[in-house]
Amino acid sequence: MVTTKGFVRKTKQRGAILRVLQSTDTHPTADWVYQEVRKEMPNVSLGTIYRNLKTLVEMGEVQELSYGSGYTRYDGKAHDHYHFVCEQCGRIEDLEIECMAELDREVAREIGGKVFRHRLEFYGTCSECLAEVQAAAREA
Amino acid sequence: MVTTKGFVRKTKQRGAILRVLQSTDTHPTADWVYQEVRKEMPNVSLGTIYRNLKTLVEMGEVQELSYGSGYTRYDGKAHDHYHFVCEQCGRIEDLEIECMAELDREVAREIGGKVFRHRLEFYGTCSECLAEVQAAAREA
DNA sequence: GTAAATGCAAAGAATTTGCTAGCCC
DNA sequence: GGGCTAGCAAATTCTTTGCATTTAC
Repeated sequence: MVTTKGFVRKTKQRGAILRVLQSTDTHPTADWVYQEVRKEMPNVSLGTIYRNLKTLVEMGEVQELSYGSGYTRYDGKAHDHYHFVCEQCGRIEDLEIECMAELDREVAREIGGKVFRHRLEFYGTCSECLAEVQAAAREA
Repeated sequence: MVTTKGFVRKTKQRGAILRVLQSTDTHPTADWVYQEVRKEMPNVSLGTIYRNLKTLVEMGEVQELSYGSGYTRYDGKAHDHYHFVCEQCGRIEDLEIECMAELDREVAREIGGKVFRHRLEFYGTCSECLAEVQAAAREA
């Protein structure tokens, strides 16, 4: 877990967690990952899930998405990409917009420090929820 | 607290909370706000702080910044702006980059829904922490 | 006067941590 | 074999909530 000294060992548990994360695009919570991993490894503990998620984030294999005061969510896609969050249903979608790496340099210049990455999220109403709202409006 | 029906009353507590938030640019946590408000109003309760922060966020007077698995932070600046987060010391700085409103439209087109706003955060090392790291490197 | 907001305290929920045993390198 | 990890459970920590009382309008 400490990456500066010592080394990180490969374990079945961490492998399973990463596999689960990479096989979905639903941006799951720690608990969802726990339930999934438990299917093939009934004895895993939630503590292990949390510890490994933290390690994976530190290793850069996984992105952490804290959204509001709810749960923390995780994203197994390592490449840079942005997200859209539907405020009605809570769904998180990946976006195709290309990463604006030049912004990092601009910000680095402004603050006089280093910038390693950025995170960009859009908030609104997804197409499905929009349809529901419009249907409800027509009825009224 | 419910903004759709009923009405929101003006209270000393909420006024104090908003004043505290607007008089700092440190993006404080709920607990910091609590400590500050308590200086002029020793009987406020943490519950009131949380309830009012939520109300202020709903009213759009305050921004909520959830960062990592730590505390939720609040920003009393209502106008759109972006943030830089130092991963060494945790400090959050406001940035001067202009808001890219056209991105919202682009994303709305991509997902077929509505986009109300976005949030953009940069992560890295601030100038002060960078200086410390470099000083340490020189010594070694 | 009445509904909304506060204070207080207790409950809740997510995440972390201490410890012993086990597994990876 | 040594030390990182897992498992288990207790502990922490941040946040929310119930209820009686107070307060704003």
